[in-house]
Amino acid sequence: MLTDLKENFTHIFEDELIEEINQVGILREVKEGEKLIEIGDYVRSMPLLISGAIKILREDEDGDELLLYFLERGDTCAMTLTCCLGQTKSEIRAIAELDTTLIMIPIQKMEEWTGKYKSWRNFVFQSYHARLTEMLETIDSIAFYNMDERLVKYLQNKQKVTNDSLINSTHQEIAYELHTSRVVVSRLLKKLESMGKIELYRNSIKIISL
Amino acid sequence: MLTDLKENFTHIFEDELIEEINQVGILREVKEGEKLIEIGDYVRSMPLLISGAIKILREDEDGDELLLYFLERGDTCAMTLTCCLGQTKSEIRAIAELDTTLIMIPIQKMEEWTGKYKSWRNFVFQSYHARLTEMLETIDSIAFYNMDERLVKYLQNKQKVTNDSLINSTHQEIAYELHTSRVVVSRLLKKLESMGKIELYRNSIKIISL
DNA sequence: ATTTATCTGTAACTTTTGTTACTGCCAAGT
DNA sequence: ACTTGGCAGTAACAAAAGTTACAGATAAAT
Repeated sequence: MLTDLKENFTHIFEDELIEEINQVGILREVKEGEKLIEIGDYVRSMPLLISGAIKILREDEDGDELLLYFLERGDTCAMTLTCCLGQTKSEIRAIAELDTTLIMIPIQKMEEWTGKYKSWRNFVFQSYHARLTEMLETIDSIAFYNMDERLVKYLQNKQKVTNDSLINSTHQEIAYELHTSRVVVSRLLKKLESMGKIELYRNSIKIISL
Repeated sequence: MLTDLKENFTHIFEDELIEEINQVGILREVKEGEKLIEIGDYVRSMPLLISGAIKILREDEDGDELLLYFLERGDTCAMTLTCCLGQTKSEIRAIAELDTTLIMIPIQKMEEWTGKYKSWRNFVFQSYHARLTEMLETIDSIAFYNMDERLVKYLQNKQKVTNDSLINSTHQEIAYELHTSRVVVSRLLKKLESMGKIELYRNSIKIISL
């Protein structure tokens, strides 16, 4: 774990903090598709992402989903931060988008380190900022763009996160994450294909140029 | 100013911190409609809201607006926090919704206090949490609800913030903040009126029961 | 009092998105 | 080989939201 830590966080945290994380952190590996947090869960530890990616989803009372953003290497979950401190329930669902490695930090340490280490404070604030920014982008997408543009953004984002121009999703899955219907997704994907921007296969989409 | 401070923050901050705020904070009064922050501005101080309300708006490249949330008594601007620390530009616009009083804190103090005062840290984290939660509610509204429901939420919210069941807005102004067109707002308001939930006047709307 | 600008109401229409229904297709499992 | 279930394509339609246009009402300005 120490190696992972140093590789990913040595430029961010001072040695002493790295050592502390190494002491108390618990390494956790999750498989693609595995659920990390469910809406309503109490959160007891804070994840540092070493590798892989986690998707963060919001849900309404009917069970309809919406993809908010992805967490990647070096990220932490801002929601978790405040849930820990405020003892509130999770507002979101977190699912591994890829096989993912994380270090779990007990929440008591969070408070302690925030007083003790400037680098930790900066990290926490930067995380908040990054997440707020991503939330704003999500809001921009749903408020200012039509579904065709949102779909393109979605595909681009997915390609970036998975680092793979072949996206292994069904139209139905995409529809869930964009909170629309399968028929709409199929329709718009077909249009993108006819423009030569993607190629459609069963269970997967190849991105040519978006 | 000390009186204001004690009235609003004495349960949150320890005496020593109240004293420090009193030393370095600058009292500022803004009139309804006055702009506090524009998108792209660099932010050099952090506001503590004593009274009144501030609306936070997002804008797309075409200049279309969207109301994100209101800041009220006891709140601070989470965006500002990270903008200060990260030296980044503002992503949002802030306009006084009512006549408002705030205390402006120089950003250097922020970093200092975060290390020094636990109560300050908690306040900052709680602010982040509150703002993230409000952003989630905004996302819920635009992603999961139709315009008629969003309009009702908007009116309810406005009533709560201004503490007045008479809303002094034109249909056009509401349309801007919900990012839709005036005709749509007029249409839906008329429907609400015919249901007996509101009464429509020129430049104002009276809320009966929503 | 008359003009002017702004606000609201409404009709008619277009576009976008969502829904229903049915088809053929492919792949896994028997 | 054949059945079965999930996936994708498409048409036809419905609903929601956005657009254009215009008329009447009201308030402000001259």
